[in-house]
Amino acid sequence: MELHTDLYLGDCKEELKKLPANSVDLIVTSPPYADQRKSTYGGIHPDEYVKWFQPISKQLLRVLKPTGTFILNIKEKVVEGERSTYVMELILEMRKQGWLWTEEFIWHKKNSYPGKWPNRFRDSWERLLQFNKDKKFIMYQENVMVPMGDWAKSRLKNLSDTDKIRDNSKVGSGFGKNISNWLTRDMAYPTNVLHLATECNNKKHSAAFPEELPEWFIKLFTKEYDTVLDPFMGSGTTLNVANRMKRNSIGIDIVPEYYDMVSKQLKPVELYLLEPKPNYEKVEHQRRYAIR
Amino acid sequence: MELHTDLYLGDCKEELKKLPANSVDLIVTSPPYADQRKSTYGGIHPDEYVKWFQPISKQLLRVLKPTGTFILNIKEKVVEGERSTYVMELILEMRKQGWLWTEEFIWHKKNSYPGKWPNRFRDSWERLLQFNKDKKFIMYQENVMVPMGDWAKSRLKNLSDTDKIRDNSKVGSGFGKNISNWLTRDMAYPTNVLHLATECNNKKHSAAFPEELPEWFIKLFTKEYDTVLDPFMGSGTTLNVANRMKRNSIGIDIVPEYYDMVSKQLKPVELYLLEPKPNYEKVEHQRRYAIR
DNA sequence: GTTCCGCATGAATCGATAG
DNA sequence: ACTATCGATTCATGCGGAA
Repeated sequence: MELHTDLYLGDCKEELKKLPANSVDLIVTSPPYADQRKSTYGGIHPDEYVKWFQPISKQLLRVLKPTGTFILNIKEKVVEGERSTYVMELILEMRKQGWLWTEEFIWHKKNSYPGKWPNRFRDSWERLLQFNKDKKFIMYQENVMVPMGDWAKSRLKNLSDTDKIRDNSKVGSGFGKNISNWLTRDMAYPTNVLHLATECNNKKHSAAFPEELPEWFIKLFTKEYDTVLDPFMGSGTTLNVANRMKRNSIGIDIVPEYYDMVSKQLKPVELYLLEPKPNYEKVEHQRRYAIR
Repeated sequence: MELHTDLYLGDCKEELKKLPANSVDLIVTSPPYADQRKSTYGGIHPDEYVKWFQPISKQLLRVLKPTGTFILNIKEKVVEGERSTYVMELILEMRKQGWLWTEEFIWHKKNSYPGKWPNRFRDSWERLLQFNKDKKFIMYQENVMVPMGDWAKSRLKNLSDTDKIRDNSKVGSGFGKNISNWLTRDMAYPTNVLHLATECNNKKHSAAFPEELPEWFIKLFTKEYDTVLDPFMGSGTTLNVANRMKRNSIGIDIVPEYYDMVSKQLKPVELYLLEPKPNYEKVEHQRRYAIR
């Protein structure tokens, strides 16, 4: 099978109309956040944010499959000492459109922006809002299981003294069995909090979010050769990850520089995929390097 | 000085009217969450939640000092596959009342309840909504500083090699301050995510939140002999912590069993405080044990 | 080749200063 | 008065050069 990557240059409100209905398995995106400075290029004023996003979310609702999922990464800023309410108003508006607000994941940022203010701490989390068209959506939970590492450690630490002594007396037999039990059960289902660091090191493409983030949701909500859409692709983090994970992808951006950048990044991959494949491991290996 | 603890038995909507205006420095509470099962005792239906809470938040706005803070611990439940929207509607309604929604802290629960659902992961976070009457509220940030991460450790290690020598050569010239500056750098300001475990060790009362939680906010927003209010005191976690930290406290609950329980818990403390105090350390020591 | 250290860099926010 | 710009604050991260 062949992987498709379709890029569109333009306002996603319009470009999305070119896509067929019920054709996308997963939408992962991080739109520009509201900005009180009107002069900023592309900045949307908080008061106008819902009105601006409403026609876009309407198109997203149209193109998403009934079994698909929409993940929206967003966070309200502080305006005059108060948190803006446009995100809440957006959720209420999208429900009126027919979206189901099924879950709110939290992205707990390990390295948040520094700063000190008299009445506020550093903001180290963002919302990952999950929307669906239908209560019956597809979810591959077992694909995002995490090592039990920390959980098991704390459990072992919490064992009472008597338990530990008892275990020590069973050296060679019982304790060994216990250990093996822990080892076989080394994977656990995650929670709705993602504890990741931001990627702020690279020179050119300062990605809005780290690759782990779209990767996690792509694993959770799609299988190979499903279709992933990012209507605000920016530097193309979501698309790169989708390609690497063998998912078809669609990207839209209104900024020509981003469009060109992502086009160049993806070209080597696509060309390579059309060539005959010598063997699986080699392909996997080279693809990773081709994208990055 | 003497510590006061005032308990009220009754509906907080009415009991709060007995308190004078602008008299409370901090409100920390965890009201009953909305519950779709009408039969549950005390459960409020999601659709009626805002209407139910509105007169209470109006009274809280009245009793809070202009420099005070209101911390509301709440989380929407899942109803028919969707997250309820009553928390968002509550925030919007409280802003109409005159509250400022200044911040949303996240309580990231280290050990969330186990469980598995076909289309949902374990919910391991709750909202800690901060409301204020005025943009100028009191905050003692330095009281909640946390140890720095690994970066600081390596940094301090560097200092011991070169900068320490330099500082030592300047002893007596007033540059010794540098050393103390670096030593204070052991601690960093926290973020707006609180990563705490739930308390699962308690025998009788399943406290709504762990003691660390009210403790953190009491440290952050009050000084000794300030007044802390919990209009839904339940088993009295907030009041116990406030007492231990030498804050005056006010507790309200509609359930007689809770009222009695907290009365008994607090009695030994209050009696002791009325006795003559032999010396400071002893008082401190015995108070801690009297409460727990 | 490891390990260690220096450095730049973030979806930030406030208060002061300038137009 | 009201708005726009700017500097100060601050910490986790990973790269690249050095020991």
